[in-house]
Amino acid sequence: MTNNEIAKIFNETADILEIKGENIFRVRAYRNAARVIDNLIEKLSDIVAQNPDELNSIKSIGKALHDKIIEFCQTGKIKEFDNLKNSLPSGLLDMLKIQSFGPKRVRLVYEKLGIDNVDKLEKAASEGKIRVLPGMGEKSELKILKSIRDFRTLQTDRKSWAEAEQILNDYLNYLKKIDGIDKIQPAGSFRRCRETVGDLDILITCSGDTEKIISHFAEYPEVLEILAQGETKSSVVLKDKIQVDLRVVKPESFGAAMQYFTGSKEHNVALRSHAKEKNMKLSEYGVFQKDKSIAGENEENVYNSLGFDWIPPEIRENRGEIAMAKNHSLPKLITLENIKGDLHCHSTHSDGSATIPEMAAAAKRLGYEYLAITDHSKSLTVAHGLDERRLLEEITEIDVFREQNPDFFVFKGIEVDILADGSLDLDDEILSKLNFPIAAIHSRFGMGSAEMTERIVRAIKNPFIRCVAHPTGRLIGERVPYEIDIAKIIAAAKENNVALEINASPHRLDMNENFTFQAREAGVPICINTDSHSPDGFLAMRYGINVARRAWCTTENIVNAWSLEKLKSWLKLPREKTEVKEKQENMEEQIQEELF
DNA sequence: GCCGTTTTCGGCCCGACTGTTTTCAGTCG
Ligand SMILES: Nc1nc2c(ncn2[C@H]2C[C@H](O)[C@@H](COP(=O)(O)OP(=O)(O)OP(=O)(O)O)O2)c(=O)[nH]1
Ligand SMILES: [Mg+2]
Ligand SMILES: [Mg+2]
Ligand SMILES: [Zn+2]
Repeated sequence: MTNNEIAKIFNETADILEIKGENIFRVRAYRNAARVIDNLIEKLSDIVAQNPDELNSIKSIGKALHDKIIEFCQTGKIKEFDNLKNSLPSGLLDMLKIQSFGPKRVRLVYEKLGIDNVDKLEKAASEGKIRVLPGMGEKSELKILKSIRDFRTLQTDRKSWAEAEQILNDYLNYLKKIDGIDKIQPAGSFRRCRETVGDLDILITCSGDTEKIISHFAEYPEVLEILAQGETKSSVVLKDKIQVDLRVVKPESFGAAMQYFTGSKEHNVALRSHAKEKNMKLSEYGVFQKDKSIAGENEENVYNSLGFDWIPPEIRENRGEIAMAKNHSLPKLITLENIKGDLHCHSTHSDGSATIPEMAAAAKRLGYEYLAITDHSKSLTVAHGLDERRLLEEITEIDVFREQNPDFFVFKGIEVDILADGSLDLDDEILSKLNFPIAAIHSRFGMGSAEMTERIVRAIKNPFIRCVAHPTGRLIGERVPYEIDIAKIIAAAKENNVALEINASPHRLDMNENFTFQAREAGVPICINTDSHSPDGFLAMRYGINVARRAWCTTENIVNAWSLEKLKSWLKLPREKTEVKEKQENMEEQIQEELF
């Protein structure tokens, strides 16, 4: 039983209670708890089994939900939830997904007309049977029919941040063509750099006529449908099947509007509550103290006027950042400019398209000081993985390169395959001749969690491995992460002083933000690597930076933000080993000598 | 249902758009 199962139950409970007309704050409590549980990395079932008291320290979980979690972990179900679910037709929950059709209307048509699924609602609306209900009319029926068509044709997954960026930039370029715009900025989950975005949110400031700007927004040729169009905001759906929300405010409200429109919603609610406690009011128009505006134009001033440091958008998730902003203890988040090298890339020796000198030159152009060449190992035949002989050739080539390029350091690496039993594709003798071997799984993804975890932990314990690449193996939209015990992987990495990778390739982003958050909290060193197979691949670094920032990482946490000197001394640290300790001791002298 | 250096009870963010209404409820951001 996973956390996500419990979160889903709480979300569904909230939906059912809301349809039943329950107190909205009780409904919200379920949704808050669901969200907190979804963000939790430790498994609730483990907590319940090992240390149930720990449940009490989880925010938004009180006595009632605490008991429900225990019940679910012990019996596999929650009686009250089952009863609730049986008390309503399940089709009502589908109806909630229809735009502009919420819990009140679901209840209305169910009670008055016996409508309990989307098909029946569509039929009733097309037969003019909805207009007789209080608050409903002819236009409502048309809107329902349109929304149901959208529900059937436009339902899509959230888009990746990288894909959304393309769509956004095209739209921004179009919008900028009109006169009268003061500032134009992306907001919402895109500005917070979430891995995926549900829609795009754009803020515009203008001192004059907002109507012209909003019409221009709605007349974009890529617009499929206009959902709403008023004097300060509009929403459209694009042919790409993504919604775009526009908000327009006066320049003096730019900062407050950015704060509002960037969110997250939970962050906003918490921040506004703090304002209220101080007898102030925060809205998208500004910070107000007895109806007088005391901040608004500048976002930093908005935070400062409420007694908080400015908070980077990436961490505005109400995960404790507001308290830290109050006592000036926010982390100084890693930036792209802090990155000094890339510790996972490929050359023509395996499946890369560029030579080692070409890759190094590209890294140098980015201002990097070092690079690790980590080609594939022999068992990955499709990628022309290196056997011992070819790896020795590569090592020799790097030696020559080093002599010719004293101002740039190339680490001798390998992305060695972790075989099914956790042993490595190359033996220790050849690994000892390298200075940045990383390990990764490229085969047998289907094994169970316990076995897979043991497999990776065994690789971590190898004394020559410095990093585990793409630790969960997911390919976004293609392959789900393999089952592993994340807590155990983190503990092993910490104990053995092995780094875990944020693979920055937009198809991977692995570790993801929650895994990274937990790894950072445990003090595990983290690499942000692009896994480049060509010089252009290095440009993906910024996607990995997004993940790291959202996980609260600073330069201290990120191995490839360290200076070459610091990185080298970290690599020389003695490592506690169990399985292979004796072997390591024998080879210790050799390692120290040959490391660089 | 959760939560507490002003509280263990009484709050819980604030505002825009739509369609219906004659002053506002519902939905959404
Ligand atoms: N104060 C307040 N702000 C909200 C509320 N709902 C949304 N917002 C703000 C914060 C959001 O980040 C922003 C944009 O709303 P969205 O629904 O697009 O959410 P967001 O972009 O965060 O996530 P998404 O990826 O689109 O699902 O509007 C709310 O109920 N109250
Ligand atoms: Mg959004
Ligand atoms: Mg939005
Ligand atoms: Zn690779």
